[in-house]
Amino acid sequence: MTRDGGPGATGVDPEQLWLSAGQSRRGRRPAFSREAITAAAVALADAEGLEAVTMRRVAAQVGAGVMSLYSYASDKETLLELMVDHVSGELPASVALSGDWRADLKAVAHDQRDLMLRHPWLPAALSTRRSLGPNTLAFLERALAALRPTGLDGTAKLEVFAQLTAFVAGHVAHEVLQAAAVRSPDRVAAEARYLATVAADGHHPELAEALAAPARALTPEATFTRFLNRLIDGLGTD
Amino acid sequence: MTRDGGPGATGVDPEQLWLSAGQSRRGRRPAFSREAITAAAVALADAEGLEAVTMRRVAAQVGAGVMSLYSYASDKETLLELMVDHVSGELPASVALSGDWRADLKAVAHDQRDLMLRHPWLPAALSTRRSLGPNTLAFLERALAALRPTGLDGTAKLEVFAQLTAFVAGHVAHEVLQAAAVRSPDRVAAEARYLATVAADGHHPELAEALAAPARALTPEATFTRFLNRLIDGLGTD
DNA sequence: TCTATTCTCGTACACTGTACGGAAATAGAG
DNA sequence: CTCTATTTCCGTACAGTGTACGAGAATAGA
Repeated sequence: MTRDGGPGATGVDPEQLWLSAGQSRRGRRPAFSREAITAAAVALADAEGLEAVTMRRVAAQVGAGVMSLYSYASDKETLLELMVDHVSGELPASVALSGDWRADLKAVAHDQRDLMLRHPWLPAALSTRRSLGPNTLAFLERALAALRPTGLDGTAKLEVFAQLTAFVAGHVAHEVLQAAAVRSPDRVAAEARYLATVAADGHHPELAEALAAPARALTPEATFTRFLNRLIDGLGTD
Repeated sequence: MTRDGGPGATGVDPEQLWLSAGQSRRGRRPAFSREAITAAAVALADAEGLEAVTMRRVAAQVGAGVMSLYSYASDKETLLELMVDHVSGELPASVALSGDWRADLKAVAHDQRDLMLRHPWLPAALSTRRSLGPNTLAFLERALAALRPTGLDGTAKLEVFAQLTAFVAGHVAHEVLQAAAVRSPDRVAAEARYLATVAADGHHPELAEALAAPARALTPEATFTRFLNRLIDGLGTD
């Protein structure tokens, strides 16, 4: 059951998740690892989408019984949080900062976008959850460092980071949706027919004109960069 | 099973959904209506989140047998799409435009945000789906009209609208998450303790400083407006 | 060797979306 | 009117979900 930001969504206790005691010498030796299980779940999500990540399929992937997973993640929600932090480990946590905070912040955003394109389920996962795991925090640390020259106070810096992440996630979610749609030409054709019908009804003149106008094919990358630049260049001008 | 933007996500055929033939005189007379069913689903999502929207609960709410719903929406995915367009009907589709396209566009974004705050499940629902229903298209029509003075070509206008929507959805998703977290003080305390622990480990100096800095309490509304203004004021400057 | 601890995982249960098919209701044809 | 085609209603059933429970296996220290 996927969480969705509705009332009652509380998340997982970060203390218990990320600060759990280290290895215990007593008892049966673990046959698997949190790392391996998380990686399997991520691979599944990458290949077939978030909905393919079921406890049974993850267990099968890893060669474990289903209930064994619960020794490593007390919850499916916890597993999802682990997945988010796991892929965040791909983000470059330490990169030389240029001192030009706008440029540095743009680099941060591009890194985030690249990550989300590699893991298209990430925007959806983030829209309901926010990780406070070590990898996420390491990346946050870098972003805060990039923002140091702005002289913003702590709250403002955290806010900028949150907004930036939300912006990137929103953009990539749309980009991914677009890309998925394009991969099924029947759908595209059906949608085009439908929109043409709507445009022809006379009640949508602007839409009709917009659809009629020639489409300069702009890469998603270029679109992203333009909007990102607009957002960031505007920062600190008030 | 919620869709999630992973590979294979194709969506629903808009022709079949929105252009289905009108009333058919033959056969048993419908006891319910698409409208009522959709409204019940929306009410459920508003009150308890998207995960509470199950076919059984919607049917119960409406006084129908579960399988009767499938006469009105061939799919749960279809029902979700209906929900999105349903609430989009709350958006003011026709409002006098000022001619100042930046101001008009900001108004559009504020309308979207208000809608999403009223229906906190909407950002998550949109991150995986995009509606082409009549209400959505009516609002799009207004946004395109607002963009007319820019002289942008059709593709660019559509892109701006998509980006703006993504931006708003991203912001509100974060805002809602924050608000939900605040409603459970134990979680907030646990998180604060956890972050303090991390900040004290010496590896997160920027985070430590950011957390130590005093928090100017800024309303979410103000934060949204600031970032929105930055984004929109930057448009058309290149 | 005994015991406490830890991990493994088969079984079971409540819940999900929905395929199937029979019963009920209606409109038009004869 | 009857007959038939069509549509809606919905009980039942089934495969699939997350996970509670608890019995067994493995290990470390006493």
